[in-house]
Amino acid sequence: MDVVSPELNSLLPDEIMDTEAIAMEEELPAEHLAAPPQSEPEPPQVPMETEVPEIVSLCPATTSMQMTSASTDAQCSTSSGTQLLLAPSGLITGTTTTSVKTTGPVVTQNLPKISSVTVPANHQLIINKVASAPAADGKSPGAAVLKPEGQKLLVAGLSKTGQPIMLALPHTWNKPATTQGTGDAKALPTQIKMVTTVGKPVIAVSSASQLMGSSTTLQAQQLKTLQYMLTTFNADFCVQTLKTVGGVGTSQFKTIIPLTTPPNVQQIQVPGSRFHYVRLVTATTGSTTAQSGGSTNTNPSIQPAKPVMMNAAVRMSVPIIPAQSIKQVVPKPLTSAAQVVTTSQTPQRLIMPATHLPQIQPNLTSLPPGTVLAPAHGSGNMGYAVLPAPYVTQIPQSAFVTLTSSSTFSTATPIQTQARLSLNGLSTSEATSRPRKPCNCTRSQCLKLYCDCFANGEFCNNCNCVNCFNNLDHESERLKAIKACLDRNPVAFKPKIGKGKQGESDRRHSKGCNCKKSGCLKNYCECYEAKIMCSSICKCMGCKNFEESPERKTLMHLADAAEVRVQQQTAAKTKLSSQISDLLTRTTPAVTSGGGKLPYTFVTKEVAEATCDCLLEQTEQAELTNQPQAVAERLILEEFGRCLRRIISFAGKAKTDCPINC
DNA sequence: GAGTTTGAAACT
DNA sequence: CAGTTTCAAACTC
Repeated sequence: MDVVSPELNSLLPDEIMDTEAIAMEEELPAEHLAAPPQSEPEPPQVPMETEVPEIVSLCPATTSMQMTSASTDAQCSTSSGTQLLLAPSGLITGTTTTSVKTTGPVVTQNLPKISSVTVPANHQLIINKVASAPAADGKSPGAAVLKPEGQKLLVAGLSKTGQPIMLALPHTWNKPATTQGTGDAKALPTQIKMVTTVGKPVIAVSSASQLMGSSTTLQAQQLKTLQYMLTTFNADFCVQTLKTVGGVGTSQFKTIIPLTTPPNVQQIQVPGSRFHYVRLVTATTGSTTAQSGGSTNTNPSIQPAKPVMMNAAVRMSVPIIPAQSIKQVVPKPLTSAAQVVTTSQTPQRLIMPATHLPQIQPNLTSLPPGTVLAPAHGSGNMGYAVLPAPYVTQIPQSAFVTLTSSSTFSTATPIQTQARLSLNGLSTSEATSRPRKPCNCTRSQCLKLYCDCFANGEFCNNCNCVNCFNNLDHESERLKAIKACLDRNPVAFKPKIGKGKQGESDRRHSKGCNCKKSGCLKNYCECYEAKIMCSSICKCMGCKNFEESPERKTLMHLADAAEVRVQQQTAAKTKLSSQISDLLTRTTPAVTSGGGKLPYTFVTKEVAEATCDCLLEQTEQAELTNQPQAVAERLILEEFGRCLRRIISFAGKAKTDCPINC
C-alpha cells in the first residue's frame, strides 16, 4: 500500500540523516531551538550516544489513567493524590531522589485537538534525568533538570488500548512560534519524546538536552494532582509528530530497551545522554517522602529522596516514519505498526535511550527497519545494542528491566509481539507474518549484506549459518558491521522496493537490477523476486520482466495457477480434517459398546491425515481425468467410504486381537 | 543433496 | 567508477 507521497518519499535519503533538524524546522517554534534562557551555564556537551531523536512507547497496555477527550484547549489541572517528583538518575539507582516543586504548567502548542488526562490519585509523576553529565554547578551530576516553568508534558493521545502517549516538551515550547523555522535546528537539538504507559501508569518522557543542568522547582501543593494536556491522536498530528520525532519517510521504528542485569539500574544512567525522563508511577509510601517540599538542599529543585518504587514500566521507541508505512502507523499507532511490544501481566519495562553508539550515530536513522536499541551483552561499554525491530522478539527475557512495586528491578516478561513494520514494500503484516527463510551463510559470519537475515534487519534464528555473529552475543562486531555497511551505502538497510515516480508503478526497485542471463524472470532478479517489473533504472540485459512480456505473462499465469491449487488443497485438507474431527466428536457417545476401546479411538491424527491424503489423491485423479464436479464428488465420497470401512475394520480387528489393552 | 548458475555485495 | 572477487541464494540434476 502506498502511504506516502512520492514527494515525501523522495526526501528520504538526505533528510533522514538529520531528523532532528527536520523536526525542528517543521514542527517546533524557532525559539525552541535556541539556547535556553536560563542563566545557568550550559552543561558540558557530552557525546550524543545516538541521534535517535525521539522516544515513543507504543506498547499496548491498559492504564488506569483517566482520560478525557475532545477538549481542544490546553488544560492543566490537578487531582488529589498525584505527586510530581523530579529526580536525577540516582533515583533509579537508589542513590538519590529529588522531589521537586513545579508550577505544573503543561502546555500544548500547535497541537490539534488537545484533550486531557487526569492522573489518578495514587500516581506520581517522576521526572528523571538519565544523563550522567555533571550539572552546571558541578555539585549534582545527573541532577534534576527541569526548569520551573520549563518542562511541558503533553499527553499526545491515546492508543486504541487507552494508553496515553506523552510528549515532553522543552521548556521553551510555550514560547510563541513566531520565529519558527529561523533557528538552527542542529545547534540545539531538541527532542519530543512520546511515551505511553505500559500496564500500570508509568510514563516516561524525555526532554531536550539543553535542559540538562537546569533545575526545576515544583510546588508540592500542586504535586498532589496533575492533569495533562492530551491531544487526540489524529492522523495529521501523528504524521507531524512522527516526522518530528523520527525523521521523514524511513521505514524504521526504533525502540529503546534498557540494559539488563537488574536490579542494578546503573545502565539506565546513560552517560552523556541528552534525554531526561519523566515517569508517572503508582504512588507508594516511599515516594511520599521524596516529594516533600521541605528540603534544605541548596538547590531547591533537588532533594534527596528514597528510591522510587515503580510498579510499571515504560517502553519507548523511536519511530521514523517509513515511506511505505507511515499511513499504516499513524491511524492505528498502537495496534499495528506501532505496536511494538505487548507486555504481560506485569508489563513494566524501563526503556532508556540508546547510548554510546558513536560509530553508527550518523547513520542511525538508516538502520534496518524497526531498529531497536537493546542491551548489548558483548559490546563492552556500548550499553545498548542497535537492533531492528524484529530482533525484539528474540531478546531473552532477561534483557528487559522491570520496575516493580517492591522497589526492585526484575526481569520482565518477554515481548509477546513485535513491531509490524513495512519491509521491502510489503505490508506490515506480510513482512512479519511471513516466516523468514533460514540463512545458510558460511563465510560472512552473517554480518554482510549477503546474509538475508542481516540485510533484513533480523537476528539469525533457527538458521543454518556457520560461525554466525548476527546475534546479541556478538553485538560489538555486529555494530561494526552495520557501520561498515552504512559507510558503504548509507541507505543499505532501507527497503529496496520503494515507490516509483508518479504515474509509474507503485513499487519499484530503488536501484534496479543488473541481470544478464536470467532474463529477469528468475528469482535471481531482485525485481522479479519482489514481484515487480523492471524499470528504466534497471541495467539488465535481455529483460523479459516487463508488462507486455509474453514470457512474463506465462510465468505469472503458471504461478497463479499453482498458487490456487495449493490453496485449494490446503483448504480441502483443512475442511476434511475438521469434518472428521467433528464427526468423531458427535459420534463418540453412540459408538460406545462393550466397554472396550471403540473403533473411533483408532481414528488418530495420523489416520485422519492419511484419509485426507487419500481423498486429495482422489480429487487430483478426478481433476486429471477432467471429471465433472458431480462425478468428482461421488468419487471422493466413495473413497471416503472405503477409508471409513478400512478404519472400522482395523479397529474391530485390533479390539479382537487386544481385548485387554484396548 | 551435490553441483552449477546467477547476480548482488564486497573488494580493488 | 569499472572490473574483479566473494558470497549465498536459486536452480538443476
